[in-house]
Amino acid sequence: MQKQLTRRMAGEIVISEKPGDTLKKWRNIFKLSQKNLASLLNVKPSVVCDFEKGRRASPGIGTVRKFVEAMVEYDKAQGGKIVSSMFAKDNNNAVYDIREFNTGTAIDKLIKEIDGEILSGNGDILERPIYGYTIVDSLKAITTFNVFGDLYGWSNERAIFFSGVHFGRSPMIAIRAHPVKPRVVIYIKPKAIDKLATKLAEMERIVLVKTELDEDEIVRILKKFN
Amino acid sequence: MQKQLTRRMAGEIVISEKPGDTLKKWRNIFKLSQKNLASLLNVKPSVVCDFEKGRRASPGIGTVRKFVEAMVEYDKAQGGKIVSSMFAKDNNNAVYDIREFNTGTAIDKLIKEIDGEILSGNGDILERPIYGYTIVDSLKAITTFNVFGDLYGWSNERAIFFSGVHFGRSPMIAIRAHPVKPRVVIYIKPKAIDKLATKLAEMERIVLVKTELDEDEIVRILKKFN
DNA sequence: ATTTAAATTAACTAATTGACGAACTCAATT
DNA sequence: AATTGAGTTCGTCAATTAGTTAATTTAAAT
Repeated sequence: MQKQLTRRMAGEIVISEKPGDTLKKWRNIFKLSQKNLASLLNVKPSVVCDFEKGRRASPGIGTVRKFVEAMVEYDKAQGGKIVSSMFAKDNNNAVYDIREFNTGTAIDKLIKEIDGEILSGNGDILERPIYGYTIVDSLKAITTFNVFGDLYGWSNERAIFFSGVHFGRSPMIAIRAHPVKPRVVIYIKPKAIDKLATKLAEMERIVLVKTELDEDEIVRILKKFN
Repeated sequence: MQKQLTRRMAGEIVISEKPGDTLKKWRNIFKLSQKNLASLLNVKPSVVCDFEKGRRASPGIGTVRKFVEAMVEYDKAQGGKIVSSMFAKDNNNAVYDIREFNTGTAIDKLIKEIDGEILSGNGDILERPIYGYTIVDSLKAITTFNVFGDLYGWSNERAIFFSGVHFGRSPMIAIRAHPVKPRVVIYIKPKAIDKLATKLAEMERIVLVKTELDEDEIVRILKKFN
């Protein structure tokens, strides 16, 4: 995870129009002064400045490496806040905020606080307490529903293969949600088949299949079709 | 997309234990001889060799940039095969293969070909033709269903906020699919509310709410709760 | 309006790079 | 056995970098 970030930083710096500016950008991200950074590197601040100002047209990769690694290590020593926040945005992407309350809060109270409008639900349900909340970016969380936009080629009379299936529930749910349906759904080496999957398949009148062949084999076999 | 790759390459080279080896690795990926690469760069082959062999401990980033960009541009001139193959695995991630048949193929024939076992569906449905197939990695395609595993903190008596909502259909479908239900679902600035969303909310007896506040404001407000 | 910290610039030196070309190794062809 | 092609090694040298110190400018805070 650290190496990943250092690579990214280094790559950005090297390819940047103005490597110095990019270096500076990162230094700022790590909330270091030139002096701080310089002392981490055992050099004088003017050195840092020279690089940032591009007085050296083509600094050596050793220099870049030192700079970048120093910043990341420094952060690590401070608890790794920056590095992990960097990754919170890359990996965990979909979750914007997640928190627990220590005591229950009535739903309607919360709704009022955030100036919410109720579209569905009423009566004493609204007085029930909740104990936390999560904010996710559904575009990203459900982003892969967009994949389903790309899932259907020219014809939607088609088969869809799913690899990496755990219970087979999610893929069928997704299909159920999507307005366009395939004719066949094939699970590649599913770990299990939840009965909800077959139930949904029946409901949607979709042929549900599993195979123990792997992707490569299937591709090879299907090459024969025309 | 090209810049992304050059950055990645550069980053890898800079951070590598043996930048020369990494450089060589990439040259091989692009199927270039030292001579070829050298001529792209208007230098003599020995120069390339010196770098690959690590004769210079810390070559300048200008050199690295030139090398990397030359390779990528060369590939681009050849049709960009390497670059795009590089991305097929990184971006498009979820889609393993997608293809159209030119003529319809009966479902059962295809099933037999791939040694599939039918879990649901029978009769003449199986004789219907299909015209193509798509293979997706559902773990990644539906990866964000996994987010729903992380969505519920210690208590599932909670509110879930969704930002970036288009029609509000997908989030509710996902919730419907998940065995654990929140009490409240709040859409942040939804573009629209599909009636399927409210219908599902009713079915699940979930309070569905929308708000026009944005995430930051909500976070700020909810900080007050304890 | 002063003071202070941070950043920039300049002048200088030792070490290193970027490039060349010639000689060399090592497999494959022919 | 001779030839080709790809890659390696190395001496050489002008150009550039990595670093220092010291002076100067800019930006924030008192």
